[in-house]
Amino acid sequence: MTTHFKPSKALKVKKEAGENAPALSDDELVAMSVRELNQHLRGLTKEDVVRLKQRRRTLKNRGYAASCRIKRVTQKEELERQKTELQQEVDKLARENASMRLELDALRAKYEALQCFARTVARGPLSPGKVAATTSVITIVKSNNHSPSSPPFSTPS
Amino acid sequence: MTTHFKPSKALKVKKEAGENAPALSDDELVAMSVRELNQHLRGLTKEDVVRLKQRRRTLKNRGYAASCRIKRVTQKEELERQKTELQQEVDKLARENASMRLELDALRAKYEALQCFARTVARGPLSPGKVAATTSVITIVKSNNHSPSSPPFSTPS
DNA sequence: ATGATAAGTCAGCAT
DNA sequence: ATGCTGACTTATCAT
Repeated sequence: MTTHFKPSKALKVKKEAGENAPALSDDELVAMSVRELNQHLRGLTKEDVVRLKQRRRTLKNRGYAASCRIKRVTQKEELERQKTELQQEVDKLARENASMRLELDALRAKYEALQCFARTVARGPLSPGKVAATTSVITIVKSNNHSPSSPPFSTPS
Repeated sequence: MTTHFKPSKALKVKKEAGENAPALSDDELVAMSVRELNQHLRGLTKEDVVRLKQRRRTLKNRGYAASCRIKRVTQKEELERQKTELQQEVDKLARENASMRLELDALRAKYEALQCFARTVARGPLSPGKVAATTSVITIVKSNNHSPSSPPFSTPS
């Protein structure tokens, strides 16, 4: 045993009650290793030993309880974060979905129109009167010339 | 001999049978209205009155704590439920998205094919070969009878 | 007064 | 022994 008495500034204050309990602070006690603790336990009553150990256990428990609460809060926040994330993904997919649906509808219409035109051309290119029996066709031609019978599709080559 | 000031017994139904308390159970005491309580308070020491009221308050608090815990787990479950729900929606939208993308690609291909076909037909029979290369066409067809996935004239595949 | 909740204590479980 | 967590108590705040 070393004569290492932990010469702190508290030397002037002595335990006049006959007990030489070194007045361990909570922080010290809870951070102490078992080996350190045993050193502080020397020369103490069995009762005091038990009491000190119990105090240490209680302090430890206090910390465990705090960790437990922090963990609970953290997990809850994590859940909410994931929820927000998923909601954003839902929104994004829904937007993509809607725009694709529009595109699909537009392309379908274009396709139908082209199909109609192809029919008329294939069937009889010289009979424009029977183009639309039950179909109404609106054709917007955007070009720089004005040919009266220009085919309604481009040839981008 | 450790004197038990604190008769705390967790995890068990506390039965703090008093000495002169005339068999007032916890359940009774906690469910009692203030008026009923005052009746039971007649003929009791001031100390006993305070003690009984304090016991009631403690019992109430026990219930509040329980509600608090239940609420906590309920909210957590609710969060997880919503999370699952959102995840399912994401999956559903993603599937719709993928299938629509396929459909779009297929239709684009069909459109391209039909366009090729239409060009040959239009160019062949009339065949002035004078389709303007600078003309762009937008065709909008409004029709109410179009068979779903009707094959184009000659589905080139 | 009643209700809710954070912090602390204890019991009991698991490692 | 250590760490975690449910239940309980207490202190504190809000209504």
